[in-house]
Amino acid sequence: MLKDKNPPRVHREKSGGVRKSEVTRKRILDAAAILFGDQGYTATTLRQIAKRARIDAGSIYYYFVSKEEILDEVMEIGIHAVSDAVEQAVGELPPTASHRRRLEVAVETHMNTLLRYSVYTSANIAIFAQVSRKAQDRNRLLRKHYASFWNDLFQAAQAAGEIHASTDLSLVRLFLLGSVNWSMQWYDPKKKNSIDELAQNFCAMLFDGIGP
Amino acid sequence: MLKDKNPPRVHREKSGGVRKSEVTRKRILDAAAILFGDQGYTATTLRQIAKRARIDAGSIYYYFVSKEEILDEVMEIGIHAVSDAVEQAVGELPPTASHRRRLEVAVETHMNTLLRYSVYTSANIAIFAQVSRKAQDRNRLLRKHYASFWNDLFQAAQAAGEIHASTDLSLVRLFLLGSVNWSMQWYDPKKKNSIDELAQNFCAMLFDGIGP
DNA sequence: GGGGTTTTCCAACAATCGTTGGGCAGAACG
DNA sequence: CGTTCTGCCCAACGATTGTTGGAAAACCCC
Repeated sequence: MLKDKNPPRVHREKSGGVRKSEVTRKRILDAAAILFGDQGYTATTLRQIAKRARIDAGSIYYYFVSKEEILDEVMEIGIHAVSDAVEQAVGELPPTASHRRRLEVAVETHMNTLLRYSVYTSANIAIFAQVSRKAQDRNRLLRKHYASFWNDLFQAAQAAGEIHASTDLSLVRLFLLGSVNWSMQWYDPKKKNSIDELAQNFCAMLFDGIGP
Repeated sequence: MLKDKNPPRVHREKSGGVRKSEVTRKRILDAAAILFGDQGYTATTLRQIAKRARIDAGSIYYYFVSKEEILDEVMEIGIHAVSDAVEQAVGELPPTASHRRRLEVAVETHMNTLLRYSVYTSANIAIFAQVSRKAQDRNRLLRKHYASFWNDLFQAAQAAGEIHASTDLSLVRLFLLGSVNWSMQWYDPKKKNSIDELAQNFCAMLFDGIGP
């Protein structure tokens, strides 16, 4: 038996090598994330996950105690992926960068992570509303942290005068991130529509408006 | 046996009464729409639907040939509900109304239908991405018609000079309706946040922008 | 109240679900 | 070498799934 949070000491990765089990474990998570995002949680079968991970269905229980544990881990990785990517990208900007530019980079990175790089993030966004309340609660804290990061971005922009003073910032966040997350439903990677360009256009519409 | 598209002539609704079977049928659809929107399609059991409709699970097959037929009908009603409501509300506006006002009313009506009045519409929006490709295709034509209605609204506004000439209208539609549809994920009816006010704010942000 | 239609219940079906335990191969260790 | 631990397969479990057919109830009209 493989014990959780207590990986065997004896056989551990010597000379920087990666344990074989870690690789298989990641294959299972990758497969689950793709299938969850595609079909939803309940519609996805452990046997489908197993087939995609080139393993037997029963073997999954060597790594996870239940299907729901896979869900939890996929969702957690998903939020962390987009959260880490966005916070890092914004953090790497020079201090001279305008707040509007910071927000543009944040949107760019969020969309790229969602639509291109992380099947975990797209899975998280896609299935969150459909899993049990308990599974949602287990993810809600991480989401809150990410939301407050965005609120800080908006607040700084408003304090610097780059956003109109009377604007409701929470509403702006819901408005912008709503559009961004919804892009998952219609974005077609085959159409070479640049994601960065999309992000630019979204920000331009939001900041400058579409009126005359 | 109840024959499709060939309702019994003899016992038909005389004196304006509604056939009892029609009532039960609607109860089943109502229950299915609520559960589909709440848990997703595959997560919803025919026995759950039956219980909510106060009927036995097997009896559902007196009205529908399969679970997927329920899905199709729920999704179709969902699009029709929002499409009809929005088109009517906009149509009732005086010809003197500005195009911006027309769009505001469209957003208001769309959101009210989605968040308050039609469990079918919220079910459609919530589960569309998660059902089989075939089930999606069976709904895609109606969606296309609704999308083109919005495109017409935007185009008219642009032709009248109420939207900047260089604006990509398809992108505006995706941007705006994305936010609007995403509101389903965070809107809490218990918080007395007025939906009309929300719609107003969304439109204001989009038209006037949030910049200084 | 009898006769036919409409609606519903009930018990069961095969298939598939998440999950379990026994056991086998191979690497790691002494 | 033998022993131990790791990673995995395989066959099976009980529960639940969508679905079916037969029969009973409820309804309607004469």
